[in-house]
Amino acid sequence: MKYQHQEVEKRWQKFWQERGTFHASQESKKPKYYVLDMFPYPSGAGLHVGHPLGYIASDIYARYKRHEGFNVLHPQGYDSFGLPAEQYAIQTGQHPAVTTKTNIKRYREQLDNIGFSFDWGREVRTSDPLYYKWTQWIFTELFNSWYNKKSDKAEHIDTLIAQFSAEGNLHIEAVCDEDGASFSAEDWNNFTHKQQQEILLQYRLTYLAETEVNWCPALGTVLANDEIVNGVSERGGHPVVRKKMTQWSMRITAYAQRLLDGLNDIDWPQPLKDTQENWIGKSKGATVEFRVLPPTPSKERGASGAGYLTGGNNSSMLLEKAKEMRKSPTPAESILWDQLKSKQLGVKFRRQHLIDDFIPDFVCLSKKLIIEVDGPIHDQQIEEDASRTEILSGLGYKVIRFKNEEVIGNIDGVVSKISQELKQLPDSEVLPLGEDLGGDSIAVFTTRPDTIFGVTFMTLAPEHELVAKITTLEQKEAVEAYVQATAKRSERERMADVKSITGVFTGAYAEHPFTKEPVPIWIGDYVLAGYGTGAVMAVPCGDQRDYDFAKHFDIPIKNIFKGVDISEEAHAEKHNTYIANSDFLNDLDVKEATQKAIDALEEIGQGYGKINYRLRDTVFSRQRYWGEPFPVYYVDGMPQMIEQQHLPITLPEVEKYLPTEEGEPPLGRADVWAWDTTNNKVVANDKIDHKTIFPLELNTMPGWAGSSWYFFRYMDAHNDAEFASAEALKYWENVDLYIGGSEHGTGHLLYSRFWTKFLKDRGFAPVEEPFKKLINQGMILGESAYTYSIGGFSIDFDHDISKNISEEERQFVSSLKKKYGGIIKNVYVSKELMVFLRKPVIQHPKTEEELSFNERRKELLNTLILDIHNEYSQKGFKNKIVVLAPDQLRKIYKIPVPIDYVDSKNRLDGKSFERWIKNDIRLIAETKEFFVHREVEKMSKSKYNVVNPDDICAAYGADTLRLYEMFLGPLEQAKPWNTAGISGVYGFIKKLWKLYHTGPDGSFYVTDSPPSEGLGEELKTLHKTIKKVKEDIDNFSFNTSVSTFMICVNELTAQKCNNREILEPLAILISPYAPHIAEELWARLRGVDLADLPADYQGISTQPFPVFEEKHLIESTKTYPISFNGKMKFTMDLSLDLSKDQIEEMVMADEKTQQFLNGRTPKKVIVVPGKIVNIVG
RNA sequence: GCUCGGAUGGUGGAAUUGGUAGACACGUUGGACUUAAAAUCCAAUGAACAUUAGUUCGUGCGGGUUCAAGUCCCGCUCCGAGUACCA
Repeated sequence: MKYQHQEVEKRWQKFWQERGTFHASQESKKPKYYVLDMFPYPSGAGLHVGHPLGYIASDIYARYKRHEGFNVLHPQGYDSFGLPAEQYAIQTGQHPAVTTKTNIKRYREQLDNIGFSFDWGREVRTSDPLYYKWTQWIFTELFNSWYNKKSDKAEHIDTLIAQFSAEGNLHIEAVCDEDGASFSAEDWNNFTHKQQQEILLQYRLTYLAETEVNWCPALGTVLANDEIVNGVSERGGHPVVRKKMTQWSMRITAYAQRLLDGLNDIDWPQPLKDTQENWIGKSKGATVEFRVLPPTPSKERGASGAGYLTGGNNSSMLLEKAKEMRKSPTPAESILWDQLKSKQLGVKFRRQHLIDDFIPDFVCLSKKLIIEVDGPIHDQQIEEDASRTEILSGLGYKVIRFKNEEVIGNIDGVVSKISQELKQLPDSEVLPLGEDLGGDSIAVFTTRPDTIFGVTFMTLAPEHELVAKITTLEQKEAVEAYVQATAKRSERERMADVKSITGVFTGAYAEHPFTKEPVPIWIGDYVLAGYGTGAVMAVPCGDQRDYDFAKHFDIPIKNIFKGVDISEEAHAEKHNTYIANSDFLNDLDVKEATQKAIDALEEIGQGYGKINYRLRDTVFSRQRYWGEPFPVYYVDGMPQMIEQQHLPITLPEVEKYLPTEEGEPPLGRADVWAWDTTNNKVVANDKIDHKTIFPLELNTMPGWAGSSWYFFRYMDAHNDAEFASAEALKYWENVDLYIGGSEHGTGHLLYSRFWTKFLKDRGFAPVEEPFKKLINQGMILGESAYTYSIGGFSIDFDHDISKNISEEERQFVSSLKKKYGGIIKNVYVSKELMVFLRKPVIQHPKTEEELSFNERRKELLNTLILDIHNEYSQKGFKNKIVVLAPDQLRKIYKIPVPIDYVDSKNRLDGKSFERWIKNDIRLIAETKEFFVHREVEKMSKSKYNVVNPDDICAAYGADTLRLYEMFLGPLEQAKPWNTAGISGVYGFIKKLWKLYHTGPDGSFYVTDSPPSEGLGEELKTLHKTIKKVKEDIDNFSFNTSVSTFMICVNELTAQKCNNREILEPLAILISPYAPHIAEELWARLRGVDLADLPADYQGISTQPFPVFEEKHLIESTKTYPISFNGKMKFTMDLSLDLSKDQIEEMVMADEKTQQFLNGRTPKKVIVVPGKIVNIVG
């Protein structure tokens, strides 16, 4: 009886599902084990064989663990919010939920075909409101939390508010936005509610902030850093630009250190840990503050003659004076300052602020307005005042003057005059000059504070906020041009062009914190605005980029390393390096110098040790329809959370899934999308009154929101009161084994860890890490086939003779044109021809070889058009026709060919291909066979290289598919799918079946007689298989256990084994890999009625795993390899009881040994009992 | 550039602590059965020389340690993955 895999597999798939065979229960007395596959997004393309490798591996492991007596949780579900469904909705108008549902249905069918032991009772979908209710719930909890650095965990925002109202924010250590103006408890309590909310927003773990985001115009949405690959979007490869937008962000940076530390406690592949470590990017160093020096007065403007207090060239004296003046204002100045300060007139005023070499009383930089209050002294110096006004006007400032009496007597009049003036003045777009000269300092982050004496310049990122302030008039134009040029460059261009060195001098100088020497400040785009402080102290002798920059712009390079040559390149090496030329750091090594430099910086208050992370807060808003809506409405511009008992907030209906004309996200099209705070429900937009009914958030959450916590939901998938019950969370803890691709290293796998830590901090989950052990499965790749198109060609007469041809001939050519459609759309050439055509014509052929190459090339090209010519000449016409042949067409296109039309020898089935492509094409090959080019790459619909698992299951069965995918090679390795090799595994399944069907006509046959003890061959085979298979599964070396099964079945077949005692354990051994056939064999072993399975039938999955018994493998002899000088020559069977000396004696006594020695005496004989004998001659 | 991983027959891949390199398959060749094909079974299969024994060379390249190296050490080449002006 032949094995009928279709019948058998169908029977057991149905049985497992109907009986709910794989339900895991919290009440089980067994130890728990949680096996999980990475959340799939079921796309329309369905499942292909490139995909289920990880599922198969985890299913084998889950089944194995059940045999081992564990209570195994092995659930499955879907990340069902996905971009493809939304894109399909945009094209067709079909609701993404409908598309998703269809896709999932198909996906589920495919999964069922492969016979997975998933616990479908726990299935979840992220797009199900009952699921995303809890995603929204977690979001609101994040909003209601802040990160307390003192307790090093997230806490409820109420604990922060309590501290604010008790003692202000002076003693708070929190991870927050760095805008910490200090306030006291009293201040806090006096703040308006809105002000308080604004401050709290800077502390919340999810917050609304205007951030520079990666905007992808083609997708119409923002992207997180990990969704961008090489400067273009991961999906679709569209360009990405930087754009400022108000977005929800996740304060993942609060967890940077814990995310790093946690890596030590989890069993993940090292490369993946490395990826996360790199992404978090911790670096230790120091923040150093450089004070910006005021500019030296410019001579051309003759400043010395006109100022009040120019005092020679000493600007710092001016500064001192300005400070002094601020401290002791005149009464009039005080009165006016009271009216101007704190943006009371809508703009910011500064007092006694340095402009060029002057200290005007009040300045508004954004409007370029100067207000002077003149005391009695001004009556005597009208001329000087006029000259001063003139110079200031030259700088673009409008100067208005008031007398002391005016201010004191009629302050209201003065103020209204100023505000009128302000209204008329345009907003200044010119770079304000010299703002805050006294107070400005530039903070830099450095990992090498020990090299501080090597600083010869500083570089700011072009986007640095101080650039505009410090640039001098002379450099203004150059700097502005540079800033604009860099802003225009896309991220991609900037990345592509890392070699060219660009930058501009700002004209400003900073003061070295120790030497007090001036350090020129440059801007350059090699400094990134997003990392550290966006500014660096440049140490050209120690950093190659600084070195190159200095060389390029002729900036001096100071060597501060002892005995190191820096004439060619910078010395970045830390090892064995000693500092020189550096005052108090001289002769110290890097480590000592670093510490000492930090100490010194702290002492003078210009720096401190600091740890910096590369990790950024992640943007959490997407301008899409198909995602979780935020449970957020806006009151007075401030976000408010909808109370948790009213969740979920479900997606509204829209007529189109595109952004609105105004550029709002698709939810902007919804008519019913406002929050009624009285009735706590979503109501129509036209009811919005901003009193009780408010607008709802229009963005939706990103794809990773739902997938960051789904592993908890499986533990208690149907709980409507909590995301999962405390008991379930406590029982299942975390995922014991997680199998998935490595491409999620900086996305899903990081966010999941972040959310888990957060949930733990707040007491919602008991574990710190979501996935204890993780394995990356490699992908099974497709072998695409390509042909080359060299475009089309057209037919016409040669121009010169076209007038003198007969009507008959003309008609024939036009009939040719008609026949070929005038133009043959595409000519496809075979692989070897392509290789040949790609080579260029040799311009001046000299050798015979080169001549024949050109000839042959020409000939080949001619064959492309020969049949047209033939047809033409057969008619007997003598004229030439011109075929615009591919010779003129330089472009070559690579065209994917469906792999179904290509055979194993890479030959194309031309007829099927032509039929499929539909266009008028022509295939041209050198020989009769048309060869295609093969490439190994990811399976994808567009490359027509998808192999469908359903087809494999239909042809060979699911068991064969499972075994074969495992047999292909190590789990972690990517490998191409090659259907040819499947026959070996298929043959194995058939042999396995035969082993149990040795009765007449291949009927089922086993004997209950015990296996022959004396020989013990069968038991030996069985037990060595048990041992090896168990080891292999424990090491996730599934490929080798498949070969072990093959060896086992081959041996047992040779032994003509049909003992129940052997065949029963064998079925259990194989059942994780090939569950259908194993279950069938098991049922037959038990004599079960297959047509009507008894209600109490205990499937094979309930059976304990066979126990390995050493006694069956004990050998009395060993086949020793006898080697001479390390090379094995022959073998000898010797008893294992022999001692070292006895073995040596017996080996030396052997005839063969003497034959090899050929009379010589060996120098030495190495004997390792049980292993090897080596004779050294 | 940096970090990590890898390189073994015609192919996918085995090889435990350094101890018989190439398990198990695919493919190929030859054979059996068959009218034929499919299916199945048997044999050979790292390379070269010799075809009886056997000899020599063989795990990317060059060195080294060792009685013994695919495995350990040093230097290099190539391939793959991640990351990229991270101060």
